[in-house]
Amino acid sequence: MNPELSLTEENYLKAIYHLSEDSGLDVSTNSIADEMATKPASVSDMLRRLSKKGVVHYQKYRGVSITDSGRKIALQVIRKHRLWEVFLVEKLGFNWDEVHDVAEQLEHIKSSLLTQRLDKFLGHPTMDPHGDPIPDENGEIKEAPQLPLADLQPETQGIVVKVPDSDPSLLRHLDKLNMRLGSKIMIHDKVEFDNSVLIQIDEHEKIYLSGEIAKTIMLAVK
Amino acid sequence: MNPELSLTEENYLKAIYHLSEDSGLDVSTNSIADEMATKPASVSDMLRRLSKKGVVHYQKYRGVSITDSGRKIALQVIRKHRLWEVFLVEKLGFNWDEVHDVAEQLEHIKSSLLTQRLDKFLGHPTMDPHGDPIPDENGEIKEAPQLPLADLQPETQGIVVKVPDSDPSLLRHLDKLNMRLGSKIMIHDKVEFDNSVLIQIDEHEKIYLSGEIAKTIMLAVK
DNA sequence: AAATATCTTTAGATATATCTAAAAATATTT
DNA sequence: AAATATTTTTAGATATATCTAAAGATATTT
Repeated sequence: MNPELSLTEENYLKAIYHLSEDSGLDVSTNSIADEMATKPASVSDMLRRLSKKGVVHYQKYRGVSITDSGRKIALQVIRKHRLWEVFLVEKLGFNWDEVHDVAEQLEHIKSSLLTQRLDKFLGHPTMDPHGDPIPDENGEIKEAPQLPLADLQPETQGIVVKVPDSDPSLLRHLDKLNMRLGSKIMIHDKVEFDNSVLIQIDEHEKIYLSGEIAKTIMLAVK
Repeated sequence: MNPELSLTEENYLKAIYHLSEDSGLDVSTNSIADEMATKPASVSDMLRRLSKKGVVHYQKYRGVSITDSGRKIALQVIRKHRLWEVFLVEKLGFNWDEVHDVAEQLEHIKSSLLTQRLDKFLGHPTMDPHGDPIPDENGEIKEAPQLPLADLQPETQGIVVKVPDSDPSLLRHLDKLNMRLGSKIMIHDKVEFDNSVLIQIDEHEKIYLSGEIAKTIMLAVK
């Protein structure tokens, strides 16, 4: 069976998971200390403990990697975090940038029944309000396909996961339209003549967006 | 402003609140130790701390009472506990005997926005699934007049508004008898010998209920 | 009011989770 | 490969939250 982890241990494990996902390499003590806003000495202590519990593979001075058992636990925590984010945004009307701190607390609630029921209540979502995938009960992640807004068919929807970061004037324009990372976009119509699209951004008014811009906006779909 | 309390401190404060509500007197170290399933020595330590934070009034060897500031905090925790219970039962389809442990965790989530939004989402409920009143944002409680089933006279009737929320085996038993919040109870007879009562629950068969259980069931009487 | 019983506190331990400062190991530069 | 820099660990402190055992205070009984 998986070991019981304290809240702190869960947070360390999550940090190690994210860092090794990003780099693909063993994770250093210092990088964990940065991520956790703590000191390397504290990290060393914790790594010995996590290693004893079998959730990480740790060699002194050589860095740390996550074990299968550890990955499973980390993914369960991430699953709960993202399910709660969906709940906060979809059901309680939070903005997507207000949910993180609350979800950081809710993700540690221990009740597999709760997670199961919450998942069902939310309609088994596969994506959180930032477009990140929600691992299933077994820790499987199905990465949502990302497409340019321009390629989506009418009556489908997606979440903005990438906008070109090179053009300040475009960013200002998008901001004025209330389109930002995490915005939920519903495509209502495509205009053949100029490839512009009729879209609704979150709960705002429908607007037309030029095909030129629509080509640069990446959406995570389903 | 109210002091920040740790999860443990919140739980002690809640226990002290409940104990002093029940007895009306100053609360003893031993009774808190029982309630918290810990040792009196630990309670003494905690009382000094809570006192220093101004949430209880404490005199060595003389027991403890809750201050206005402490009561406010306790009532906020109780408010959150009961709102979450409503959520679990009404929205996630939990049985009312499955919610206590999860609500014990959820009640400590710190976000006044969350509490506000949850309250609104649930339609501003005034009672939890066990019939206990939900304090409002200001800690006001509106209590309905209640009597133990055991105290009612034969040929009178009432509505179940409260059952103890701490004993899952009792809750399961009552559920099997079809007795739940809102059930209409008619008292047909009282047996002097053992204080058991002959009752009819809604439109079900008449049954005998032990005096022990009858003492714990609170009814709203016309 | 003395003896006894009960309740409460204090003192001293243990375990967690952190820190700083110093030591040790590893990596980089010259 | 020696010197230097960086990273990591260890050792020793501090604060919380608990415990047991012993001492002290209060309450009850005779």
